[in-house]
Amino acid sequence: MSNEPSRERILSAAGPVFAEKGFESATIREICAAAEVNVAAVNYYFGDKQQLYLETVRLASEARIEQIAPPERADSTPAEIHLYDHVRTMLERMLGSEQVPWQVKLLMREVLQPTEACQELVEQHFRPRFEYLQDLLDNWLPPEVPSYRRRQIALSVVGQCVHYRMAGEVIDLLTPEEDRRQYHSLDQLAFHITTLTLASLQGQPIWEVDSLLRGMLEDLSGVMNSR
Amino acid sequence: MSNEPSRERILSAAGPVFAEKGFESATIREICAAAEVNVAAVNYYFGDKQQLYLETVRLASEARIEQIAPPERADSTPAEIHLYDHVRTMLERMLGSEQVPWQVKLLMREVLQPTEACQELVEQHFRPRFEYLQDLLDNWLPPEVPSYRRRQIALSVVGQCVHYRMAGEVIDLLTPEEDRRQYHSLDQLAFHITTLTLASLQGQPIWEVDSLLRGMLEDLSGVMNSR
DNA sequence: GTTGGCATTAAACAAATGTTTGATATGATA
DNA sequence: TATCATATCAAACATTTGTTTAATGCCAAC
Repeated sequence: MSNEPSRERILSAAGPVFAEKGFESATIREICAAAEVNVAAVNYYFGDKQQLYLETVRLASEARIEQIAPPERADSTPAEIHLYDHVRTMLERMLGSEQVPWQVKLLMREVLQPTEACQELVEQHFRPRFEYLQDLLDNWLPPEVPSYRRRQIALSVVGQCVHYRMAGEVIDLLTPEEDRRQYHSLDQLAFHITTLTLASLQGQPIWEVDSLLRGMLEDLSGVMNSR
Repeated sequence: MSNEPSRERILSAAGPVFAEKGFESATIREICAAAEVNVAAVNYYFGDKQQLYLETVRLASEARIEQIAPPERADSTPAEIHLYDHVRTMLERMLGSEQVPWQVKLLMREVLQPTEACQELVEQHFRPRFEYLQDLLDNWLPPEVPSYRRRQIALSVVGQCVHYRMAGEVIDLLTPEEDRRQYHSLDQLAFHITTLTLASLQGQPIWEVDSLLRGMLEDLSGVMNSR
């Protein structure tokens, strides 16, 4: 760590601090202390605090996407599984790992209260994945369904996922400890959101879609276990 | 306004400032300038900055709930309409009015990054409404559906609603200007979320639930217009 | 060995912050 | 009128903030 060049050390240290406290409340002195560099180093390498922040946000999204990739699938894999994969990957990027990674906290801040860094974020990362999700949904939507409706359904899927991150602490307060441990694993949450979506598209009540999707997942032997 | 007593003037001024900048970045001097009182007034009436913040959050939730109440309905009103009402009220509280009211911004901050004020918020406001929503869903859920599932479905409904507030600015970037004006009214969003939920519960594809719910809403003559 | 450019440092700077102080004004009560 | 608690005020206080400065260390090139 401490043999990295100063510039990189600053970036590594800035991420968690900005994520935890936000742009305003994070202090250059705290960042520099964590990076074990002089307070003047930030201005020397990045010009000012804001430039450092922009650079940090850019790195955050790329890092998180590289950390967690969707599983590879054979071409014959049913669309239901692809939807499940997409939902699960989204959830894993936001909820994965024991404590919330700083990258996610930083991105959530940008979503809630965008700064200059947000537009780049949307075009480079959010929009491509959002359009992929809409294409996925076409597997169940008849062609006469208008495109705005297609987008709304995709937003519903994303919204359900994001909710567990954005409102995570409130959800925890609303959910009994016991249920949280048992039913809030990544797989379980992805399963619920996928079945609810499929049910609304296929015309089967959600509790009947359960066995259908569960069967498909079990056919992909070891997929559920290997996680 | 300016003939209100100082304490109230401070509270009125503090709300928007805390909402816009957050606890840390909001300054006592800015609040006092807006309230047209001396900087020492905050410490005189509230002790310190944090006490003022707590008091502000308490008032915010109550104010917003009083501002927007769900419509009164006859006992004979079908459950579908009650679900629609609930979803629409939730959306209106979060999205209603031209620009986002400061109360909502403040509450969203608490949800995302809870402070001391959050627990009170959950118990007094979120939990009761969340349990009402779960009871509503029982109208379509067979008794053998376990309670954790019932809660997950309720979370899905809430998540879809909250998404339009939390990620509002990103959604705007992802939605063509034209579609936003045409399809992102409160009624349209509530309609979409309600139909998607009903579809997943009733075993009809979402685009077929459309006419069913639309018919019910039109039967309540003038309900759609009077908004 | 000397030069010259880059990296790092401690110290200082000006501005802004939450809070405190002590004086002054106000208005009811006796 | 005199008294007293409350309310308001300008000023000052001690910290903390982002940023700048000027000196020093380093190390390869000549």
